[in-house]
Amino acid sequence: MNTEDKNLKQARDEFVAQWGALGTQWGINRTMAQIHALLMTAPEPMTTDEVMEELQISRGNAHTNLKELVAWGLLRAVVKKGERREFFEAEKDVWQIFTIVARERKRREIEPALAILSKCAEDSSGIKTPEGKAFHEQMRALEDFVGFASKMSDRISSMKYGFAVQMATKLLG
Amino acid sequence: MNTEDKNLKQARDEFVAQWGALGTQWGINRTMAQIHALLMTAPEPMTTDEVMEELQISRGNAHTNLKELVAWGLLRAVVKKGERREFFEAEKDVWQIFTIVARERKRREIEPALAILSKCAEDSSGIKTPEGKAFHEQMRALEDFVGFASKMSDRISSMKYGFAVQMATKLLG
DNA sequence: CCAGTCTTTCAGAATTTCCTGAAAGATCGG
DNA sequence: CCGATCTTTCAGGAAATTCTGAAAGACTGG
Repeated sequence: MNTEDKNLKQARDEFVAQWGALGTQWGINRTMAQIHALLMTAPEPMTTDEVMEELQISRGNAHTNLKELVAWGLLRAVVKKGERREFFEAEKDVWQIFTIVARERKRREIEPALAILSKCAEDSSGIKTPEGKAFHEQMRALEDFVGFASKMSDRISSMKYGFAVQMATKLLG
Repeated sequence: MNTEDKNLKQARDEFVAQWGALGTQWGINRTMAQIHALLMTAPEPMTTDEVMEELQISRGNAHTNLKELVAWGLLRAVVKKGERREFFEAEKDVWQIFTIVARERKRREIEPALAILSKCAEDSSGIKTPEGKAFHEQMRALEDFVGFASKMSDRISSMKYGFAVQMATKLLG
């Protein structure tokens, strides 16, 4: 292997390792983040066995996380003609990646919060004591805000990239 | 205790329990989220012992998470005159809470990602092979996007609430 | 069908994260 | 200073999460 290929391999390994470590901060497990990093920077789709080999992980682990990434929409399973096994390739478009992650986070973080807040606001709506009113008011304020954030998230996620950038640029200007 | 007080206690306990469970999804530990919920809905500042009692947790746990919340800026330690022990009160303004959480998440999630991407883009900038170029390009695209997101986050976090709502409303309209 | 290949599942092991309880440290009034 | 009260730290235990490896299941070409 020549020097350039070695440098590339080193840079890519670094990326995979660091991205994996970062995954933890994002509430994503290390392996899932590593596989995502690996495939985002793979010139060709890869098989389960190649992923196992590259990351030195078990078949079960590789399988579970590959499927999870497919469920998110960050990977696609592809079939090559004449091949029985599945290959996986990553979505590489940054705006696509962003919208997928945003939607998933909304589903896992915002929506459950909204459900709790709505229920608590509802449950406390009839209480007449000053403390009850304060509690209700706090729940309502949070509910409003989180509901608002939820709508914003939808709106932005469904924009075309160009439009979002244009809008954001105006904001940053 | 009368019916209304009971209902309030029940609603509040529900909120604390659910918010705590949700904390896990947010990458925050359960106790920290519970304490935050408890204090956000407390009519008066509370002491460590009251928090321990209410949530049935150990002193160490209560102490550590109270301090962590203070470090985030979600709680303030207050002193009552004639009292030696510390009381804690929560920031209750939703926009404040949002900006604090946004800043913290940026620090823990976005900035490390940006550092990795910059380094990997830099390390691969000189590689001349097609695969090296593709890798470099992918790193650069991610770096650009994450850098952009970082700026956006700053910009929004430093807005006045009214302005942010106005802007967002235009977007939602 | 059968043999070979690939995929899926899952019980238990390994690892990571979180919590407890107790002891040590700080602060204060007298 | 001293005793009382409150705060901080941290070693070890508990709980939650993640990973392994092996076995069972599914598919395919012959």
